[in-house]
Amino acid sequence: MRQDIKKYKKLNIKLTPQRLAILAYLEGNRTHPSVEEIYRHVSKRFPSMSYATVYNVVNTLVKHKVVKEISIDPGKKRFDPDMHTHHHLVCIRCRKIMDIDIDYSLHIPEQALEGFTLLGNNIEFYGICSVCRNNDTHQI
Amino acid sequence: MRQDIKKYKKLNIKLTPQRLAILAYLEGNRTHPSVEEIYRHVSKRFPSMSYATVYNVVNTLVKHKVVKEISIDPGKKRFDPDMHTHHHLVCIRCRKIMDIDIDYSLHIPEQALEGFTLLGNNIEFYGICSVCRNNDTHQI
DNA sequence: CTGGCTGCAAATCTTTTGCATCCTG
DNA sequence: CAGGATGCAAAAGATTTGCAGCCAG
Repeated sequence: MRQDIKKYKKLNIKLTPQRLAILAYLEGNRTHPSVEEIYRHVSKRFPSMSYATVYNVVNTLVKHKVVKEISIDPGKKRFDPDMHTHHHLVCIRCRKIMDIDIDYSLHIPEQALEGFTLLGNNIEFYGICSVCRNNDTHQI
Repeated sequence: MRQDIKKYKKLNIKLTPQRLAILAYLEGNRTHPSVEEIYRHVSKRFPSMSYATVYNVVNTLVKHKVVKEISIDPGKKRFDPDMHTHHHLVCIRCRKIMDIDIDYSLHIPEQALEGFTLLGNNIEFYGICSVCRNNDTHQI
């Protein structure tokens, strides 16, 4: 834990055991977990953890730019600890989300921007993963 | 109304007054309204309209591919009657959504797809719109 | 020791569901 | 006139809030 503490010291937020547990779960996590998934995992080793704390912590982490909030799953937020530029490939059947680590530099013509200052882009690729395609052979 | 009825006949769904009112509101609408916005607008001329009906109708329209559900606003679905390929430019301050009518053909290398069948992509550009940038001159 | 954080419960918001009634086709 | 659609209320799911007590700095 000492290492985590050192790593997150620069955030200038109190490093409570709950926060460290959530940070440890998110560290390197590529599953794009929802609040429910974070709660389910972390509360195993931390039974007193409450949903409100998970919400508080992830909102704090989003504010401090330690994790990104992603709006891929309709009606539910997911979180991604990978802050470097990347995109997502989503299976329209099982909603599994994979990372695509390619940097596409997409241009928008000045006149289409209508005064907008463009800061970046998120690309959501969608398709059908191999597992779902194989379960599908009966109806294409 | 006769014209709308003719136009939507091919959907083979019952064209109730509620459905026609919602379809009329969505027709050509570029504001990417949420259910609440649809309800607020349509219930003015249709006071008996209930939220459940708006949900029923938009879900039916999504199933029949008359409108697209978009997950840009975290925790809330928005709907877009423009079914042709296009992308969105979102203001991170006021959440206004503009359409970008450009077709980007983005390639993913075979080995990154891991067996995925790629069907398409949605690009969310983000930035700051001119209105919000001007309100901002005091801080940056 | 103090302000920020946790945990609990209640409140709020979004969406879905059950069911009696209605009305389009 | 039958089956699907509406309207209402209740339920379910996601998130926020208020507040007393706790604990990291």
